[in-house]
Amino acid sequence: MALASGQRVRRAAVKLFATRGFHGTGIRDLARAAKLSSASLYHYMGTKEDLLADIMRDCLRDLITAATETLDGVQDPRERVIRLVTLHVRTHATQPEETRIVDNEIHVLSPNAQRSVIALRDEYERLWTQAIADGLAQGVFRTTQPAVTRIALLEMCNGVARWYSPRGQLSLDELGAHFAELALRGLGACPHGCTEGRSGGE
Amino acid sequence: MALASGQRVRRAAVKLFATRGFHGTGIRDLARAAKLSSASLYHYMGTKEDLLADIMRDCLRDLITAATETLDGVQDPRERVIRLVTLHVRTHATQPEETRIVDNEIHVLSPNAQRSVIALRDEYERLWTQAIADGLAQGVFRTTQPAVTRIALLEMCNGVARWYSPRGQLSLDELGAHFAELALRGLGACPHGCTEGRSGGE
Amino acid sequence: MALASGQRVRRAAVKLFATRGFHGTGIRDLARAAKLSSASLYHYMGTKEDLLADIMRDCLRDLITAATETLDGVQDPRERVIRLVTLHVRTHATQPEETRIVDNEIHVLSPNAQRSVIALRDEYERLWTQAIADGLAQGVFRTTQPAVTRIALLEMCNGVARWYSPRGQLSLDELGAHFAELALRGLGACPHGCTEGRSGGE
Amino acid sequence: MALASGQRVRRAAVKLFATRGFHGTGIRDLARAAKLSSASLYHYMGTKEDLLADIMRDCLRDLITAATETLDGVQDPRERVIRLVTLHVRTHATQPEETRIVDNEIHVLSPNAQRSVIALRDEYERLWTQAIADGLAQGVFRTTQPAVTRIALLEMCNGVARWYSPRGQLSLDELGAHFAELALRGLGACPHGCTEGRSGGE
DNA sequence: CATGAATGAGGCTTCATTCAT
DNA sequence: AATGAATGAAGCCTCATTCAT
Repeated sequence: MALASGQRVRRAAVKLFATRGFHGTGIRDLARAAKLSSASLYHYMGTKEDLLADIMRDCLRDLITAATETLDGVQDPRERVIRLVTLHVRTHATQPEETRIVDNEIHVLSPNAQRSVIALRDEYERLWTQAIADGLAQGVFRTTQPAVTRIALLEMCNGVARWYSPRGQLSLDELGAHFAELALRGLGACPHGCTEGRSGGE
Repeated sequence: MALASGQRVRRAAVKLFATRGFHGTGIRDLARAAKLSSASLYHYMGTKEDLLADIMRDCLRDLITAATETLDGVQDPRERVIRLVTLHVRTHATQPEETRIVDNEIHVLSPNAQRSVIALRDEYERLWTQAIADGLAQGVFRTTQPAVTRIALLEMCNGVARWYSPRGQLSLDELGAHFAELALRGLGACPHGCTEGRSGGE
Repeated sequence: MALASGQRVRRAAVKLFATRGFHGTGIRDLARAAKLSSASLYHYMGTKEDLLADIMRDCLRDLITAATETLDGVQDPRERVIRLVTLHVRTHATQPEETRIVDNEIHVLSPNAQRSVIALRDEYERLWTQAIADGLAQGVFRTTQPAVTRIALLEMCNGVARWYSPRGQLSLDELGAHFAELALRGLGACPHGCTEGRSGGE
Repeated sequence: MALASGQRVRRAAVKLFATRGFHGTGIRDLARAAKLSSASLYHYMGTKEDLLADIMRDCLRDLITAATETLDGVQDPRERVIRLVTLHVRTHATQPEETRIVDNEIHVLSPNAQRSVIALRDEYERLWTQAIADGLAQGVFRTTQPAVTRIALLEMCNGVARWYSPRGQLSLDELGAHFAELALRGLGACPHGCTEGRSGGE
């Protein structure tokens, strides 16, 4: 069965918003890509901005759900950072369009929509903040600038959506592992259990 | 003395392109911000796209010039990375608008303009590539993914333009130092001179 | 029992055409007010214009019927004018929406529909013309401009639909009586039987 | 010299808004009538609604100015009513388009614009209210419903804009005189100086 | 009886740009 | 150096209507 029209609109929007930007994407471009008349678009969306905000919120909600699941029951802060980075990088590598939209187009939203998106983003980043804080409290991480480091690492990982290609030499697993290592290094955590002899290691 | 009109156009464009994006900035917005009529803008620019490309190229040329100067005569790869990161971060912190334009709006340029900008960007990044390659060759850096690491670090540093505020707690020097340390860690170079006994350290 | 859908469409159209005008009322507005989908509207009407014309014609036909009834057997021109004015005013006061539509939206009809509505309006106004002519012929009215006076009085009475509120101080009977008096005065007929002793009067 | 573009826009708007209504007039219709592209219209107006509101306000301001002038120094309430009616009728006869717009399209304005127009209309109608009140106080008029009568007379006079033709049999002076007489009759003022012997007549 | 899907045409407004002055 | 006037194209969105289900 052919893809439903509503799905086609969403796909087209994701692709175009990601490649040309929100303001660079016209309603006619969307219609053409979705194989609908521009009038018909409006059966499947509110305004163009609503469509954008929906894409962003869905993407962030999925990310939060996946992060919550992957962290479930994991105590060690290093492992939590590893899992967060791995998920984050994997998501940005496999869904570069959605994530680029979230990362680049927040500022075009009107205040209300922006608030709702930022709330989700903050909810997600709190998982990072908490893992880092725990690691510092446990002496597993060493950095004098946890906040700056967190945001630096996030930006680094976000960048994946801008350059990673599945046709490159790096597999998704290798990519995730490498970034996890970069993150741990940045946080001052020796990957080989540098806290042995302290509280018993992991 | 009042700022010359041409300067006002440039300043307005930098601010608006950075905050609203190229497609989100209208010629009327530019005119209003430059305190000119929209017709008068065209005494100081070619097309809107020309204005964008000029901003990008100037920014990149300045960066290349500054990088070349700061690297002049410096042999040690660690020091070169430190200086590159410091300059890069400082530039992104003090000129966040110009750098964000370079980082975000390349895709709106027409092929020709895009080529000229990308050529400059590549020229600049070669300085990073070379420093890292030298460090690896000298055994000063340890990473299995130099290319990925380079781009990851660049993205991390680019991010500074998106969040750094001079009104925050971090001074420009502290910011640069912290990022330099993150970079060295990411490249596997112990900050305290891990190659002591080799070539004498820094 | 719930109001039938067809009735709801008619009521919605009357209300919306009267308050927003024909061109100011969208098919979606009608659908929403009638609690139907816009497609379903078309089970109960022809085009939007047909709906408008039907409302107008029904309103005028009702008015003609009522006027004919109330004039039945009445000979005295003053009494006929009184009854016409009273009915006209009462109709405009109790059905301000329908009458405003008739008075304001004739010009949006296409030529054919317009003709049919104007024919009914003319048929109705002939009752006024005739009463006034008879009054003049009998010396009961005195005016040098019967045609102008007729139309002036009609406009005056039409206005009732624009301002009368049942929540005001004036009852419907008082309203009718006052306008009847205004009409008789305008026609030069003393309300208290000024022609007694002439041709017998009433 | 050809009519300036701005003037042409105004004229076109007056004609079209009056004959087709605001919602029945498209921006393209305006452009065609003004011999401009639809984009060029926007050099001479704000929004379409601004154009409408400007027309209304100008019309009402002119009317207020003229009414104030014509009443200047006139004490007798009958004479004031005569002058108000004459001016009102003459204005509606000679500028039927502007006045019809004022009378018919107020409801399409957004709340703010509507307020400003209604304020002017009220300012004008106060002149009527005052004249009638003075006449009642002086015993020159006799009516139990001054407010209703005022609005009835106004509606009657407004109607002139809907039907009067300069090509008809009635001159402007005759028209004004006839309506003035209708108004005085409606207010219960004998035209021949019914208050002789009271305060010395007019 | 009712509607979701669909659309060509058009709604109002702004776009970037040019040119005569 | 500066701008008012002008515009074709395009911006986002809604219009009234049809039709298969």
